[in-house]
Amino acid sequence: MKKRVRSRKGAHGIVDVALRAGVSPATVSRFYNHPDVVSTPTRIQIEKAAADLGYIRNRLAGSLHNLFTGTIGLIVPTIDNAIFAEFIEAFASHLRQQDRTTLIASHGYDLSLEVQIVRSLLERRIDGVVLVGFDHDPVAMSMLADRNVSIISVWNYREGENISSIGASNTQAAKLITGHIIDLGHRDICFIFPDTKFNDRARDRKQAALQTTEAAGLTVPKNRLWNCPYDIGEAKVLAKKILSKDPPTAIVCGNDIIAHGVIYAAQSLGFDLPNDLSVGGIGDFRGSRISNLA
Amino acid sequence: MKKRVRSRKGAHGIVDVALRAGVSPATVSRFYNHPDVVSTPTRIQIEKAAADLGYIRNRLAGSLHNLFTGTIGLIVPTIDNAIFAEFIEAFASHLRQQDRTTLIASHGYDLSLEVQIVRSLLERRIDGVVLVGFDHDPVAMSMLADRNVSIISVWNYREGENISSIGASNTQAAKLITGHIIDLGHRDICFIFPDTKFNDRARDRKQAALQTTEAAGLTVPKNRLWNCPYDIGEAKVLAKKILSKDPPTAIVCGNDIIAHGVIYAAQSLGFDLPNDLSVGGIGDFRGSRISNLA
DNA sequence: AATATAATTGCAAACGTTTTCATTATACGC
DNA sequence: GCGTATAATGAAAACGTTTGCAATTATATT
Repeated sequence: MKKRVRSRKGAHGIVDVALRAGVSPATVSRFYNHPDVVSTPTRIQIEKAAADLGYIRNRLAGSLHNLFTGTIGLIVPTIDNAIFAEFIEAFASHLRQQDRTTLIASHGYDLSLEVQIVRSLLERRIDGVVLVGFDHDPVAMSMLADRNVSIISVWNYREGENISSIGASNTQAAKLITGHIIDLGHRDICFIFPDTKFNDRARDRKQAALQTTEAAGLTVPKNRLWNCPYDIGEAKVLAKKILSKDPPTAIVCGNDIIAHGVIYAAQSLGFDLPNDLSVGGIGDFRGSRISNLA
Repeated sequence: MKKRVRSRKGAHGIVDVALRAGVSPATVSRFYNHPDVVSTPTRIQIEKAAADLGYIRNRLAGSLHNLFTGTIGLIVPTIDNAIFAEFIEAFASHLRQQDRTTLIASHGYDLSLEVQIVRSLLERRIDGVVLVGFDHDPVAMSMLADRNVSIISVWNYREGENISSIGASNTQAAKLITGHIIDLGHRDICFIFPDTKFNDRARDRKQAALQTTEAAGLTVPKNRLWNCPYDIGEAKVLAKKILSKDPPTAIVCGNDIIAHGVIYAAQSLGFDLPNDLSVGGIGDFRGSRISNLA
């Protein structure tokens, strides 16, 4: 015996506007969706009527009819991460300028949540979805494919992937930084990378870094390869441990956040950067620029 | 003469599920919305039918009927900001666990966009909206009020505000840190705050900091009060300028990002923190912990 | 001036659900 | 067993739009 929780009082619909403008609802609808086909006088009538009534159209109702919601889903591992936040901000604000909205969801690197997230987005009938990287739950992917939802992957590039993507090659990036470090003459290089499970970007980077090193005739002993979460603080702690006894001459980090932590650690231990130690990262997010030591 | 862009092939509706389960659509609807009223045998039938068909319900259609979308709008100044990102992540992920979704929008501290944003959210018939602080476009606010949309303000607290809010008193925070600095014996204190236009949090902080200082019998000369954007890099540049000639003994910053920049500047100029200089900030976001100098 | 063509508009049938009301089947108290 | 309360279901009318089709009006062409 529940009552309507939110009253509809004062909420005018398209027919109210039509009535007030002296036209049919169809024409009002066209005014919004195909403004070019309605004549100038009627356009003015409708504009005025809508303004008078404070009409706000109901996209839900429209979407029901034409399967277009103007909403794009964005699934990221986490929002709380400098580099993703930068991206999300740019993405959402561009979309808003196109009169679209962004439905953001994060799974905290737990791919098992992807199915649940995708379902939730699909229930809201998103027009398309943007995913980070290539590692995804196959069930979630086929749910999207089955429903003809456009998919774009960002943040990585690989030849021959069968999903549309926009991104740089993480393999290439790792190859470049590692090659550069080696070219500088370093022979005792330490590698710190995040967990690569469910994270093709990190995996590509790590793999390429190690391959490049080996291709240069160097080997990477156990104590020169570490795992570290995406967190400046934890990276700092780990780096202090590494640097305080038997420090390498260079450290290649899987991302700039880890590199940041390493730099903090080195500084607090009194290292003179970059003379005592070379630190390389991958990412180039806005905060990286700041960390120069000048 | 446009054709449907997205085909509906293979997209089963509630009636398909009903047909397959041998019940009426009404019962299937109840299965989802009031599971307790449908009998166990039917429940099982429906579960199976829905799974077989890969049915994903259309919340848009439902919302059309019962004015409840399960979507909450979140309007923030910017996503790309450590402290907001932390909040958004937590907020969105909690909401997801409640089977709700978050529609995020940002205006980059340009309140004139609020009307546009609110309209866009309202067109999607959000159930409620979360805003940051108390400074808002009055038109946008009344649009929300007119439509009975629940509003919550976060990030600030003031006695007697007529909008529901969850947050700490920025006034009190600034009073505390400033008082603490003064209690430490500092008499030459510099203040660096962000622009306070459209930003009641910053304004409350700045005002309270200055008031507290004056209440202690100190005056704040022109060259001890600076404005600085929310950006580590810019704060660093500014702080270097301040510290390189005639440095104060303490700097109170409007937020931890600025404080971060100040610390970098001090370090790069060879200051021994906290002996040569006390630096205070407000915010306590996750990154702040890291910046301790140990 | 008459016809052909183009530009506007209205009608009414969807779109996929939810919910009220009514109906039927089931359990309970005596 | 009988009346009554309870539980489970179905039929059908919304919810607020959009759009194909048809009708009307204005414009162009000869």
